[in-house]
Amino acid sequence: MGIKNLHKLLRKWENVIQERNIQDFAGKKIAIDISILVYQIVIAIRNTGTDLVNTNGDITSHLLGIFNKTISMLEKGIYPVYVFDGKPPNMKNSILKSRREQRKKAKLKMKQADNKEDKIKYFKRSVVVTKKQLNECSQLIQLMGIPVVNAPQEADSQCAQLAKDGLVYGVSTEDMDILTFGSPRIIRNLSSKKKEIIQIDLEKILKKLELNYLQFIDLCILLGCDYCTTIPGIGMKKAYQLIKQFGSIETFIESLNETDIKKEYENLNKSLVPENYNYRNTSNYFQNPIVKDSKQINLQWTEPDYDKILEFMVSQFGFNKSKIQKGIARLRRAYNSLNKNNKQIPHYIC
DNA sequence: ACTCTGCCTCAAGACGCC
DNA sequence: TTGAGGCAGAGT
DNA sequence: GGCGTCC
Repeated sequence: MGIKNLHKLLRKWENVIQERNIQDFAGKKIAIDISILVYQIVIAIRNTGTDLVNTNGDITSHLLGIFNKTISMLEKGIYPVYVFDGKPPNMKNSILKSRREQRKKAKLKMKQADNKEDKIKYFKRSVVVTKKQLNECSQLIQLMGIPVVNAPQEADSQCAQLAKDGLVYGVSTEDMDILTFGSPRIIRNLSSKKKEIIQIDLEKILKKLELNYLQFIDLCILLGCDYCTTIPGIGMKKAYQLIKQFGSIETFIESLNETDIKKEYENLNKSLVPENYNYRNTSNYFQNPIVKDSKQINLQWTEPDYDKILEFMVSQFGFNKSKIQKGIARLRRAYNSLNKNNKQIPHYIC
């Protein structure tokens, strides 16, 4: 997922990838693609080989994770906005299909596995986050007073739009294609304890690599993204080299008809452009994904409904009452201190 | 030598008790 | 599921 | 600090 090797490529330039502290994001609004987050949480909990379940046998790992994570972000002064996926675009069909097949395979392997490690491995690999689980997360998040945005299509592109329009400061995701969608800023490893928090600004990329935004999109397409096949023989180095030399994929492909260029690249790689290489559609999609208009979005952080959270987590999902109460106490404190700071700092700072 | 590719591995969340 | 990192192999 | 538990 994301853009293949983009991170690796960017490491070659100084100061494009910036290291950050968590305090740098205090008071900032950050968009978060929730499905990735939920996947991470559920998979992490599968370490032990089982999901957390309530007495009905329903999985509850996702709720615990979102609950804790949201509290810890508020404690750090961050205003999260959770963005949910809608219908996947047609362009993603082929990749989704292959993922389904992989999961199927993993499930089969899990059943066949005769040792514990293998069982856990394939158990993790066969994770599916259901619509129902995501709805439950949405309910909990709203009870916690955190705004939710339901994207018409991909959460990714919606997050990027929020950032582009200044409704949030940046997007917290591991998925580099947020930048290809035009988000001015990506934040990786936010809320990771082991890995350094990293911020990458689109502006910096364009400046250092000396590309315009459309050329950057073309570079990402050449590197490899979710929506388009790649040209065999073209990796990190050549992708950048070609965009610098020809300015665009379009011009590069056209130039292949000119005999001298053809010769030059034939001995570099005999591979030619694949059939149905839909780089044009892909570029268009990165430029104009289907997203909700920011004018229709009003992000508000309100006081959590503490009683309903307790009822939701404990009565409905069987969580330990005193633990949830402890969490709620933290939540209350975090909300109050955010609110206090808010009166001193103008709220429009994102 | 350079670069791309494929295949392998690993870790992933948060809390608390010892 | 994802990424990252390492390493071997192949093509140029 | 590492490891088991969380449901």
